[in-house]
Amino acid sequence: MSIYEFLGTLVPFTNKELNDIQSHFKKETVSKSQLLVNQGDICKTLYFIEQGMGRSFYTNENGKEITQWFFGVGKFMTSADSFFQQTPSLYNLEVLVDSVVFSISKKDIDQLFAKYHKMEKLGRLVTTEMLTKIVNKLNAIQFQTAKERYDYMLAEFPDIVHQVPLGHIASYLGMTQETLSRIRK
Amino acid sequence: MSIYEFLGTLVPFTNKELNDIQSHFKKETVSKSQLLVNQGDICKTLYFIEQGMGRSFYTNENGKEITQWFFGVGKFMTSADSFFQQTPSLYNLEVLVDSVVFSISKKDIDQLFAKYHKMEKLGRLVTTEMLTKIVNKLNAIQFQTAKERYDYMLAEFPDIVHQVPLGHIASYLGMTQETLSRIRK
DNA sequence: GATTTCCTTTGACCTATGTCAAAAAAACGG
DNA sequence: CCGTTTTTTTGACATAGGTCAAAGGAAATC
Repeated sequence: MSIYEFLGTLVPFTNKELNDIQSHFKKETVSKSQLLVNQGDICKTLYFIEQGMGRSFYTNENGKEITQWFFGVGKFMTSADSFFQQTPSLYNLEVLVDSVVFSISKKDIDQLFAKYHKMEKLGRLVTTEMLTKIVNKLNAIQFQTAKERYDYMLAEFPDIVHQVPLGHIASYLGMTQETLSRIRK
Repeated sequence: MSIYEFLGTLVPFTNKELNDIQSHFKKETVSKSQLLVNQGDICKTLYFIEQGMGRSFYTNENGKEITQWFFGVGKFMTSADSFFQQTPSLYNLEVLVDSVVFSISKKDIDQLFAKYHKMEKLGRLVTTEMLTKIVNKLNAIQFQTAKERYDYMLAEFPDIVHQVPLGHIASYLGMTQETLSRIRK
């Protein structure tokens, strides 16, 4: 799904508006394992995934990588609070397979928010959707057994779950790789 | 903090705009233990807490109440996805002490979003802030010990933590009341 | 296609936290 | 105040899931 198509599905932009908005996004090809943002840096770019997938993760005190979120096709990928508040990111952003993304700077998207009321609305809707999804994950993590959490994962990220290393999924679900391996049997 | 003051802190509304916006909010006094929304109902109203505090919670299969969030002074209280998507709420909204709130209907706030670009922006900013806070909770729940989770609670809700029953906090933090009681010693 | 590196599974054992039950303390209502 | 209800603490025991270690598989690299 291209950014052009995506924008139109949420808010009824005119073609002229769409063309203007789209012109601020830059198409980029990024290869597997590339980091788009490093933990500690201020996230200056928002990415829209046209093809591929990514994750956000951080490295904890014991040097273990903890996956925080997965980003699939047709989603915006960023370290949300770092990007919107311009504070150091708690997470790395990593591309998990060779991908095609559209990128836009904080400055440009703020200009678009200011220029188009509809764009501001789109921002609000996208943020609301993200909020809902995080609440879902929270409920899964907080009150469900390891088995149920894996079921949540299958429902939320059906296309991603079989394409990434087990360890990434395990840490995303707040359990060890060994436990997840046992559950899957 | 009144809704009037609050609105001005995030976005530079003119006095005329503020008066118009404020006129759509209705001041209400609600008493302790009152439910503003029932699990399963569609949440039609957004509340701003001027005085007091509340929580969202649900009753699980075993009849146990699980607190999902606390709402303090100067915050919007609602079942976010129920309100914004007009779907049945997973949660009850309960006022924990006698409180003063400002309420606004979905219809009215949507009109304000449509009428004022700045209001739409405010909606986006408030949603983004909520998103950030939920991510913080998620990190606490997912990867911290019971002790650390209580520390997170003290940091995030310093004014609430000593005013509500232990059981509410325990379920919010994803642990049992007994565990929390032992931690506090 | 052999070698190295990465990923997944398995086993044995351990620990933080849950469960159940009951006592103690605090808050509430008449 | 006194009795009732609600909330908190404490104890004994159970268990889901963690930790550590090692062996298989798979897949990338030369």
